[in-house]
Amino acid sequence: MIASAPVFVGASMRVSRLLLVTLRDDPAEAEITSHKLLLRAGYIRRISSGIYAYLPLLWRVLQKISTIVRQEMDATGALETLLPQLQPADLWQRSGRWAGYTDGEGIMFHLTDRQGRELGLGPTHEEVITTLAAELLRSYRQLPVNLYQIQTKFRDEIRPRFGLMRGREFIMKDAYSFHADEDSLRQTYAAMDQAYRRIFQRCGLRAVAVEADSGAIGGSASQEFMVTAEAGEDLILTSADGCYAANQERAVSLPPAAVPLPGGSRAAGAGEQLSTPNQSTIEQLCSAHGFDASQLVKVLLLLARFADGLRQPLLVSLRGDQQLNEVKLANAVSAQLATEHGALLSIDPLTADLVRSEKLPLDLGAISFGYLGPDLADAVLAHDPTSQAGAAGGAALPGTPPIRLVRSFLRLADSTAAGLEAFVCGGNASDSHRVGASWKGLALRPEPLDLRAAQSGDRCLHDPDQCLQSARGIEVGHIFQLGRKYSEALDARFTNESGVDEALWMGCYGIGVSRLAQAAVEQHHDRDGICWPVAIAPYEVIVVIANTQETVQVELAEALYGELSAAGLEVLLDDRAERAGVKFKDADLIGIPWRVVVGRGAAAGQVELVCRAGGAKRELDASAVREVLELEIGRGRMGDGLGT
RNA sequence: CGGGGCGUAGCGCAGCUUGGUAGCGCACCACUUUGGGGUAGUGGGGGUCGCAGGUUCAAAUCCUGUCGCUCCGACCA
Repeated sequence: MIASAPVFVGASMRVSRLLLVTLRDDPAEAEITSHKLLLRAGYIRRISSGIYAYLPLLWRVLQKISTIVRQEMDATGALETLLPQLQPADLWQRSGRWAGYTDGEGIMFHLTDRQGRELGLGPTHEEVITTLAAELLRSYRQLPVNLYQIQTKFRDEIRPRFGLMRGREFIMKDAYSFHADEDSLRQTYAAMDQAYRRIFQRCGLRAVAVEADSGAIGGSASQEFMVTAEAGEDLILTSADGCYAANQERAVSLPPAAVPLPGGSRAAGAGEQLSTPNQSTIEQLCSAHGFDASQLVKVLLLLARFADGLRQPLLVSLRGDQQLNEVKLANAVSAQLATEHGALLSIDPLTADLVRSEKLPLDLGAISFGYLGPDLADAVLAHDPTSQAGAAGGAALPGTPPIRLVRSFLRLADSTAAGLEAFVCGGNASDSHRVGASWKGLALRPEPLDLRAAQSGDRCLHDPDQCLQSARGIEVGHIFQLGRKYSEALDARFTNESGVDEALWMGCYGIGVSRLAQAAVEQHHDRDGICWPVAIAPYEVIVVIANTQETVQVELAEALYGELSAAGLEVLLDDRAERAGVKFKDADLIGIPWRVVVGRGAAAGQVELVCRAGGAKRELDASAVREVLELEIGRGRMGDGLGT
């Protein structure tokens, strides 16, 4: 481990001057515990949806997290910088992301200045940094370089949620590395992986690194860091031996073996008709005819929307006992069509509602939902209810490309379905299924793809004796190997050893600083309030005067306050003329790791020392307090557990 | 954007069905009381009932519109 200076924000404080406003009731706006506690304990106030004021206590927490992040980044040789938040549209137009980030459901806040120039408020900084890199990086001799900043990001989230967890304005550490070759990128990526593990460990968080989908940002390898907590928005799957961990979006596993269909294929693989009135679900079919779900092929009808206006109907086959992984599907569809038709905008079930809202020239009347087979004919897409004189497409909104509907299916099959010798599937007509169908008999040759969602309980690929376990996680960090996507788009090139110009290799590495603060609360609290890990607590110790009318107590507490502060500890002195109970409740709520109670024993020089996490108490002589706390807090500052 | 819920004092809520001069708890201020786990009492301050329009002698309450917030699905640190 790299030796780091202790995190110290400094400045001790009297609670009477702290602007501490705590609430007794849970505010109605909060849903999850960490959000309620941050509001009740006076750490944050909501200003607007997804926009929060960080009150003085939280600001100290954020500064401490930032300090840890900064120390660990600096230790890897990364350079801190600060990039503009206001970014010109043309930068984003050059990378091709302006339209996607501002139109429709775009996530970027944007505006026009008084000269009529368009600007965006940075949701991320790939464009700015890559432009800078293009200007500054000329030679392989300057590489590699890793630049980072800790700054407010702006994202017009579709649905802000859970306080700081998903805000529209939030603090993020983002780093971008530049390399002469892929190997150098891999080295920095690995260094970031290690730095991230140290950061979360030093913050006192239980975090797990998982394989991740690289999503819209693109690139090859990517890994997320998850703080495990019930309130997490992501599902992560891990093996008990710790060798495998992945976001469910990405996770792979061995599917359970299928139960062979008795009788195998029938009618030369065309299947025998079975009357199945009102049995349009897997459950109904299985219970009515004694099938196992793994003997069925279910077929999903979906529509993919592309940026160039293309609308591609999809017919996806899955084994009946499996669930679709939409991220894998989107990746598979993109891989086939995105180079030609631009970004994949969405994949939705192809329903009457969608036909109406998308104004598709399509009549779904010929399709028997609930009874689809993988061989559903393209002819069902032929009927155009709006066609007069061969009109080809629906009405386009001004400024968007005209909609072009493909009248044939893109047929995709998960390997579990494609691998079945004989199966039950829909008859492509109401109230009928086919038993003993085979791919050959249906005249289909599906390419086996991985489209299924791995589940808790599935066997692992790396060791079939291990099963996947699930947990919920909060994504606090994400590292990517971007490759050359942005450098090529923005023409960021350098001269290599052979004197030839080539595009820079890039990586990017994010940590949600404000999200991390709330994730810490989600992971470290009890019935009475927050239990901050020492390393990120706003103050390390709180000296409570049980009764401010007792001069002996006041004097001893003041003396301790001075001594502990002078010793370099961050101390709160609760000098309020409140009853002891009120001050204990507040101390528990705001979650200061150590509490020194100066009360009845003061006359004899005795005080009580209480550890917030766990509540362990001990009586000791006031003269011994400093030494004990220096030891305990010194350990806690380095991320050694919770300071217990 | 689709679908539910909610806007009344700083916070949590009642009042609305059945229109008639705006209430409760917490918090805040003063005094008294209490003084090791949100003490008790007395008195006090604070609200254009989200906003706009309409119905009515009269609207927090009924009608229309609008804005905001929040929860369930697609985005991501």
